[in-house]
Amino acid sequence: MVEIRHLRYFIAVAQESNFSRAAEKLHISQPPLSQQIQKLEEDLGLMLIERGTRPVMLTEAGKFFYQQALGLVDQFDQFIDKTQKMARGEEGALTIAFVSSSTYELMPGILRNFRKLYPGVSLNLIEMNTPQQLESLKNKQINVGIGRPFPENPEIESHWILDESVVVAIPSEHVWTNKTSVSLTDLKDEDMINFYWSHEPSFGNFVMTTCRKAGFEPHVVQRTGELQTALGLVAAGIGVALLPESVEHTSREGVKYIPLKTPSPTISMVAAYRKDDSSPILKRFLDVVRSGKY
Amino acid sequence: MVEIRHLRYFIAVAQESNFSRAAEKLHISQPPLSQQIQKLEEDLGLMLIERGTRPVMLTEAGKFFYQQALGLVDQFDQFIDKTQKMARGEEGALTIAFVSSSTYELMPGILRNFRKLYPGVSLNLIEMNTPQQLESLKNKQINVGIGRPFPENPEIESHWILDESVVVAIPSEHVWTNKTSVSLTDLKDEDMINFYWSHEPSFGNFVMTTCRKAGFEPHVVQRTGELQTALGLVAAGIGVALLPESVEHTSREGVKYIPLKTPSPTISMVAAYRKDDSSPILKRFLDVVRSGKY
DNA sequence: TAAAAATACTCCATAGGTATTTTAT
DNA sequence: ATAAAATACCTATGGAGTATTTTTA
Repeated sequence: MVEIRHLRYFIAVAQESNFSRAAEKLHISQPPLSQQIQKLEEDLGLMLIERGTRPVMLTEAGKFFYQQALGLVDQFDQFIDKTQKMARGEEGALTIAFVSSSTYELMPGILRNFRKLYPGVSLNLIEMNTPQQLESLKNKQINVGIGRPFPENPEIESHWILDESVVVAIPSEHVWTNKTSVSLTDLKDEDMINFYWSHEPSFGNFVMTTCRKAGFEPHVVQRTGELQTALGLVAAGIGVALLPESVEHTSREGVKYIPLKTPSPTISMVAAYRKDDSSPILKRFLDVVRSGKY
Repeated sequence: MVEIRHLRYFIAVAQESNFSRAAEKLHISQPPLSQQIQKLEEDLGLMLIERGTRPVMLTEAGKFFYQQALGLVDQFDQFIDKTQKMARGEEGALTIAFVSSSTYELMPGILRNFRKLYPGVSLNLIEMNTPQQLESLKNKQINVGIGRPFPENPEIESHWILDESVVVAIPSEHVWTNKTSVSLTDLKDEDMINFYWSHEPSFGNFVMTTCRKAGFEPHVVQRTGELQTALGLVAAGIGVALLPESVEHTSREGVKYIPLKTPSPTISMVAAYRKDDSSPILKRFLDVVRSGKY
């Protein structure tokens, strides 16, 4: 049976036009090389090399065989290499969804680290809130979602990334405008802006439970789906909002951020993925997420 | 080292989802198959098959490997097959030149036989007189020429195909019109049409030497380069012409063919080719020419 | 005559076989 | 309990090595 080895040997002989030099190049001795070429010719049932001439010449069939064999061996090697790269997660594609609040520091940091380690992987990035991420994971439209914690789910696994503290966003003309910090209980008489559960269930819920734990029922005057809209409502003086501290990276006209007195409550960011997704690229991505400080 | 064998084995396992059945299909026993797959995985440094499940499942890398391996093995086998076909002359191309007088029976016969045996070979056919054929052979524009004999040439070999007798073409109103045959010597008082040596040296020469051997100098009133033109001149009553009998296949208004009394002189048809042309297709073509009766 | 390919033989690595155990339904 | 894969062990084909003998330029 003809094997890749025979093609490699023949290519070496064809390139060197000399069995001895070819054998050296292949790190074998000359006699076995002669034998393997003879075996190849026998298996094919035809002569590839013009015998009784020096230097070695190829027959017509030999020339054709050489041309084709070159390409085939190259394809073979690339195929092996690509399989290994794929398995190591160094090649392929990954579709990542992320919530807007991760765009300031977290996503850039993760992407920078991942790109450095795996430049061969092409990344598709889509902004999505957490419920949409869960849906898209189930539909296999994304491989991983960077978002807020969510209830236990049989199909979806999640991996903790970081805890961030919350800050209070107030209108610039608010009486607290010169305070360096406020405590949670100070919020009990304030008009508050919160989120639709359908859009930001985790954060919306966080605001409610945090206030209740502090001993009061928040006075929610307006709900919104988007973080940027919430900031707009604050700027308009509609009320104050509890927001993850990462929003501080957007300074907005008419809005001031005031930290909460320690110990500030925190809200997590997680990476969510399908339990049955065995893609090695996903594993490499989670490794990066796990190893980094964000 | 990964060999084609490993790919074949893996493909069988992937297709059967079962080592035992795959081994049977490969005509080996099950344990060596398990071992070869293990060796393959070890060489690649990755798992292709999900262990501890039945039926056997492929890993992500395994699925990729399977897809690619299928194509590669297929290419490999086709490549071997094509090399063998090429070497046997069953595939490739052949350029054939032929003189017009071969178009009635000889060429159709040869082509029919060759096409039947080697349907994979594409044939390029060009009509050419014998001197042009020799020139084109030297320029490697054609592989073989079907034409008349020519003087010894260091580069060109030729192979006898057939001898054909000659007939006399006369105008319909000629006094011989009711004769069933004429003898060569009857031509000594006739106006004769012959060929330019530049176009048909062999046949032109044949006419001259044949007449001289019969004991007279032919009275040539007109020369031409083409057989069809010669027939036109005969029809116009300019003279009579000695022509190869194959022209009888074209019946022409105003022309009658009268055979020569036996023993009729004959003129050969040959296949000419370059001595250094080692193309196996040419060899197969010459085999066909040699074996046929035309 | 000198360099290179082909033989002759020896060795051993490994593909493949048989018998058996382990494992997953 | 049963069928299938893995393991253990053996055999033998054949790939590769060394020594030597043809070749041909």
